[in-house]
Amino acid sequence: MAAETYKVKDVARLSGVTVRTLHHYDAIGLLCPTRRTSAGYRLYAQADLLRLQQILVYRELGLPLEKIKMVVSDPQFDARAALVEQRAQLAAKAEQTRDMIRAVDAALRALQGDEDMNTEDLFDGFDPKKYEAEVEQRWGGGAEYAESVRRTKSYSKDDWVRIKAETHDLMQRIAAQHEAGVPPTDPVAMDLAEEHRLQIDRFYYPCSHAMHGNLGQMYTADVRFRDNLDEYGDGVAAFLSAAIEANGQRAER
Amino acid sequence: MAAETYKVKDVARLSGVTVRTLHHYDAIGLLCPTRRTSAGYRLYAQADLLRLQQILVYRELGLPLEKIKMVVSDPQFDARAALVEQRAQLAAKAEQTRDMIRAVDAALRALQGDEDMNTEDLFDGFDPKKYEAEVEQRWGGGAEYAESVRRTKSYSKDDWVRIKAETHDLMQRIAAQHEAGVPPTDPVAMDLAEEHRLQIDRFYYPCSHAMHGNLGQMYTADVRFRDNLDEYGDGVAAFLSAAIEANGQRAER
DNA sequence: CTACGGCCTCACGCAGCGTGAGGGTCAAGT
DNA sequence: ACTTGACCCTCACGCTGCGTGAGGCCGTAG
Repeated sequence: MAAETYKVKDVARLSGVTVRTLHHYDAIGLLCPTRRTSAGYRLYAQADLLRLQQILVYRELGLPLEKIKMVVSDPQFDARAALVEQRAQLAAKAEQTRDMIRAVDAALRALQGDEDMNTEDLFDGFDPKKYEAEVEQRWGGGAEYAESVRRTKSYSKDDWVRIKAETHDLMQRIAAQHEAGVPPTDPVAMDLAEEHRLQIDRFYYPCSHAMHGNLGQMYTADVRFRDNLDEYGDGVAAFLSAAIEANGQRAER
Repeated sequence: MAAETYKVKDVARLSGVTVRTLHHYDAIGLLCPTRRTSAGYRLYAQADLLRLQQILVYRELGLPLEKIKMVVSDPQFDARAALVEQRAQLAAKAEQTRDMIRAVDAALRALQGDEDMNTEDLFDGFDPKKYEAEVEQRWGGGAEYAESVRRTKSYSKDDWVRIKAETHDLMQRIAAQHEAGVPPTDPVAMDLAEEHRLQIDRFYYPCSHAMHGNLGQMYTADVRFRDNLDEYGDGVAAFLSAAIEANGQRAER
């Protein structure tokens, strides 16, 4: 029963961690070898290996090293509580990741759902994530923003198809008025603008006239928005933008 | 239509990000305000806000800032490919997290599953994650280790119940021999040790005699292992350890 | 005696900001 | 004209868990 000792590389090979990791664990006081040679070489004993095993177990569970240190150093420490907490954190993380995956899927659907859109079309007016960003700007990322995110997140694939269809329908009616030469200040145009506002309000987030106005400005200011809307006809973006403004002014009186 | 500009705090309020974040985005060239006052104040234009929106959209999707920079800077950039890649990464991350949650659950079950175990019992001989750490040490964390992890991960709740029962049964038979005064070098004891080895081999990972010997050493060396086994009776840990060694030597001949 | 492999100690790097420290700027109030 | 305050600026370290050299000593085989 010799008191066997191991040098860093031995321990590394045996445990599967890197030498650097052992150095690190030593540096942060998580696993300090019981002895050192006169030359400063780390010498790990069996007990150290056992401690390392425990550490690795907890590391697999995703506990931060600081917590691991507490758990393995103090037998009195409530490991169960630590694990329960860890479980909760992991669950939260898992949910976050799921949400992000759904969001990416939505974005991808928006990208390639209709025919062959290309890069720029990510800023397609139908992609909800875009609107979320809008909402963020208008709302300052408060509680209302969270609500909006919740709302759009709850939409199913079918919901999106319906929303897309309704939006498309409205845009076509708007384009028709524009093509017919109706001025954006005409009540008919203003009504359509109002319908547009309410549509956003229903599908995406509470949309005041002020908010709607900002949106309208962007429709003409940014080439990506504009080009996208102008798919419905040249000048449709500007027409809608003007109608939105007129509608907003009408509402003020 | 004044060319409105915003100062950092305005943008922060509107977009929901912090001022620090805007500084950061400026520093890394992700979002540099179009203008600065003579005093060095950042002045953001509408176009900057739009760019910020896009950035935030992609950030929500979890893309690293560097990628976001490429996507929003270069309209030619393949956003779809970036998103597909991102989706894959997220999926991998999600799976990882799920695995960790399962592992934590397994550990918790081991902790409180049987009656009222306390802290130290995390090193209960039945918790698979413990053995994974063992395995890691023996195998140097190679391909075999990965296989073992895969194997234990595939066990269902029922599987664990069964495994636990079988293990418990064997331990009781071992304890019975010990109590009957049978020496660990007795063929009966050695046979039980061999059964013990094969059980590990079946349930957890390929367990050679050498590996088994190491395990046996730990059963007596570490108080947590020992106490756990000694639940079956005083000296059971030492008995099993000795039997394992004897069995190993018998196998060598 | 000289390689050559193994060990050591710094110390920067990464991702995305949080959080002060220390110090100008600007519009309002006295 | 001067002083608040509210904002703005630029460093620059901190956090997580090591990876990855750089530069240099130790130990053993040839």
